[in-house]
Amino acid sequence: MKTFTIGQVAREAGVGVETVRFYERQGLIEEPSRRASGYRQFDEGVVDRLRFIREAKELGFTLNEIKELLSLKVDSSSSCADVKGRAEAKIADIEEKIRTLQRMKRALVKLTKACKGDGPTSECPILESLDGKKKS
Amino acid sequence: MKTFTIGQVAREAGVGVETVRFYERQGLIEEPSRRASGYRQFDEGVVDRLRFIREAKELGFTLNEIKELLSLKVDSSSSCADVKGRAEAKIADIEEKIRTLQRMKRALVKLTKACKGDGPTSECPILESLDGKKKS
DNA sequence: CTAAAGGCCGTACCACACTACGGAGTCAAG
DNA sequence: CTTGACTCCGTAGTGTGGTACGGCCTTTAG
Repeated sequence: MKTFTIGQVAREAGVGVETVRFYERQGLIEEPSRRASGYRQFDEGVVDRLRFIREAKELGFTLNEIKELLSLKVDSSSSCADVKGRAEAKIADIEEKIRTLQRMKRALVKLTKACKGDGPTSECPILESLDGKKKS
Repeated sequence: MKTFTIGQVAREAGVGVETVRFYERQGLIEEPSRRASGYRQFDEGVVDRLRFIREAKELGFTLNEIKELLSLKVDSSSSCADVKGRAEAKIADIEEKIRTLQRMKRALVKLTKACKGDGPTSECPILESLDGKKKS
């Protein structure tokens, strides 16, 4: 089975080599096997995992939250019901994030809709709506 | 028109007093007017703006990105078309975030669907799907 | 009038998530 | 067999986004 060096997985996943080492220390990826020389040998799955971590981070999950998300996959010391419950909590978190993003998007869309695209900003009808507006 | 002290806006928006001062230094909120005593007087809009900042942060926008988002609202030195273009770019960013969250959610839902909710994790059919899977 | 609560400021400190460095060993192309 | 890119490790430093502190002044409720 094909294996990868740390540099290869890092490049594939779009993160730095030092970041991979860091995630290993933090327990976000499992400790890889080593060659006789001490070089890490990763298998393919690590690339997917690193990508997942990167994406989740961009969505505002902390590394600890990501660890929890990932633990849903591998934790074999707890009951299925427990895992299911935690997964459902994560789903609720995610749905909340989606709703908030959709609100932000609606505000921005409304803003561009109202904007004819010419003239100076001072005449642009954009200038309301962005910050929240409790009622809308 | 009613005004608010720093403590009041902070409480309303769900952030700390020091955070409000920090955002002021960073230019995320405008410098408020002052009473004779030097106390800040905020008007209502600041509460909405602080809430917007908090939410955007939870979604993984950096303070700089949030500043850009907010600048769409007040920048009067550029053309309406320019503002519109920037707003559209932000919408695309947001849509990408939503898509990624929906992928994560689908993976988690699939995971809970497959899970009957009893038995040990080792028999739980959950154990695939979370990290990415290029094809799916 | 007097406390207690709140506000002022500058500065220092904190956690998180990297990122860089240096000195040494390893690997692979030519 | 050399040479240049890559890897090893530990430790130190960085940027972001706050949070705390301390000494002093202001406001407000009783």
